[in-house]
Amino acid sequence: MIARPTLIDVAKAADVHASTASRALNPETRGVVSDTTVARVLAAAKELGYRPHPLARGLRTDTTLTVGIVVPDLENPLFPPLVRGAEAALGVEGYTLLIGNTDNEQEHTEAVISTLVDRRVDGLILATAELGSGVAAAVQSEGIDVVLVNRESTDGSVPAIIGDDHIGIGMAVDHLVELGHSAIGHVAGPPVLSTGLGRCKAFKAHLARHGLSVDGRIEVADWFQVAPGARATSDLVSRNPELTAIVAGNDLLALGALRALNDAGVSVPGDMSLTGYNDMPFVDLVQPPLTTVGLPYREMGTMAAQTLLALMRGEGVEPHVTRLRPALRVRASTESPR
Amino acid sequence: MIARPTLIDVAKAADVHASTASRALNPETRGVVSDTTVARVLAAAKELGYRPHPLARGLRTDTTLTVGIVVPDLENPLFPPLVRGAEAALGVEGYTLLIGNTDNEQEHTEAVISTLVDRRVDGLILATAELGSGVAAAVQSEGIDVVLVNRESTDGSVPAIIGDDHIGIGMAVDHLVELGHSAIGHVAGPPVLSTGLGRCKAFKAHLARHGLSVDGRIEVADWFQVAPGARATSDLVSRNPELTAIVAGNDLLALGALRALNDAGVSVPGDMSLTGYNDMPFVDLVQPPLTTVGLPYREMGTMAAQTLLALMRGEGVEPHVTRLRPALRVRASTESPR
DNA sequence: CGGTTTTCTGCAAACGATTGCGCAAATGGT
DNA sequence: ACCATTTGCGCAATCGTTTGCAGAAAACCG
Repeated sequence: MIARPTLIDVAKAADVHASTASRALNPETRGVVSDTTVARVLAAAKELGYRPHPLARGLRTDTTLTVGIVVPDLENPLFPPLVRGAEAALGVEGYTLLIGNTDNEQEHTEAVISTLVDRRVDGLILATAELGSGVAAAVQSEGIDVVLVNRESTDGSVPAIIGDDHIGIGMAVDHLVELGHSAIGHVAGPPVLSTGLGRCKAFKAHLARHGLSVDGRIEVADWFQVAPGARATSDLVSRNPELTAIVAGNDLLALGALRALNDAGVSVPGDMSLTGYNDMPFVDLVQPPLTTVGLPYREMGTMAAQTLLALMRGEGVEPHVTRLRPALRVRASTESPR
Repeated sequence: MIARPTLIDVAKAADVHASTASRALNPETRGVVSDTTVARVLAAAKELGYRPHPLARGLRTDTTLTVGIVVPDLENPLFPPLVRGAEAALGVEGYTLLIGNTDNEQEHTEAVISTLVDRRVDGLILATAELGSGVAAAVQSEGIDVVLVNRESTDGSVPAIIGDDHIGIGMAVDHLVELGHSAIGHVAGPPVLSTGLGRCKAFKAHLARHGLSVDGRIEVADWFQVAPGARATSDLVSRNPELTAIVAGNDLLALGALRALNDAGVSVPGDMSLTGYNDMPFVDLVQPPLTTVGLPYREMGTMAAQTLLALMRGEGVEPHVTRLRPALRVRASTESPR
């Protein structure tokens, strides 16, 4: 455990003052130092294996070269790609990611965010679903830039990167209509989440566009999970035996639907077509492989990171809300009605 | 963006010197300050909303209260629970996690580790599969404690938390034998990974224990992925048509096997029983739900964190290698042979 | 060649905390 | 009442950088 060389060691080795060494090492200020001393300092630094101490630098410059990312649940397969995308984009600029899980709890969310703020992250990426709207503003008032991902702020004051659910649901609906379906139901996610509510609204709008009825054909699941999806599906089909297709609010709900339909002896896609949403990993491996709508989560992460980088550089960001285009993934859980 | 209060602000408000305020705020040194001043300082700190500056403190004390965790691929569903477990355990002690992805590349791994070391993490959790063995030693020589997880060091010099694959594979084999199988094959993971090799060895040992033959009944997949698993399974069954059961080296390989068997018109579990390994999320949702062996990944994460905390506190850690007991999850992909 | 500008480098003060040391006051013992 | 001890607190140095300021040396200009 030998001590690391400090800037002063480098300066001594190059026979200059620490301040000169600092300037020579920093590309920004290198211009004011003569070429020969720059070379000497660089050589000395290399020779000694000098690495600047991030804490000392941060203390002086009030930057940490870290950004925090807050996700509701890292075990939800949506978020790892998002985190990785962000990590990759930030890494090339020298930033490192601090992660925080909120377990979908409001209280925990605020605790996590304040830890990150206390650690003086330079920026914050929030992927949490529910949030007192004041939190983002509070963070910004500390001088920390914020970007939302997979969620938009109610007043649009915070830049956000989100998937375009209206288009995405439209893709699923159009696909089913093209196959010839007209009695289409919807297993909706919880309306307290913007994704749950937004997709449900989109479903209604698109059915209306096709002149199809939604009366009583929407059943809300309490949570984006398999079991609530199964429960909601049972209710939905027992109430609407005429249905030939179901659009689920996300893949987990679709998997629940699949289970419920199997249990009820309804074959998919023979008796009932089914679409999911998100294109979660491995939904291509269930039987039948699920037709779903894929969102570019990794790209959302990189875009959030890039937006944040722009903000931190002090550049203005336009437009505030970026909607990424989803893609329909047609697999085997949908076919024309009998 | 109002400036945060510093220790000096608190000291002034409490009408004491900064050093006194520091001692009053730190539970360790609080004893040397009189009770009345402690109360005054605490009140002032609360009043002003004082939060210590982590960089300033870190610079002085040479600690960052951060721990790095290096994983090969956060999108692999094994790792998020591990990360979360570690995060939860570290969080209660005030530590924050820095994450690093290596993309399974040796070069990238070293780069990631050195960024974390440069950032002066207090400890490091390594979940990377392949690693020049010198790396851990190099990190330790910088005064940074290291714990391995899901991997053990060749010389056992670094504490490690791993699943007990010998027992786990034994559980799968015993289960199949109890069902009446005797012609059992193995789709093995890549032998360059300790998990691939170890499980294959365990498979041989357990078959031998039951007096069963393994001749030609092992096929190696190039990588722990679905496609290689399918390829290896095709080869395996075409070479050994007598097989009635297959033990796959992990769940992804099992899913590949499932696909290959489906394509070949072999029904699971009717014609062929199949076990996976890891109990990945959602493998209970494929058709048929996969019988597999579950490892407590989240607990591995928390144990790694606790071990690391002990190391950082300067406590000795015994034993060096902790093997966690897996659990068999019997689902529908296994049944007695016809 | 004198004076002005430019170029380079060093000095020292930050950034915000922690901590060894020493001094005063308070306490205790006889 | 006097000395020894303890207690409580302030002083100042320190961690490793960055950066405004100033001064010396060099370059330039007419």
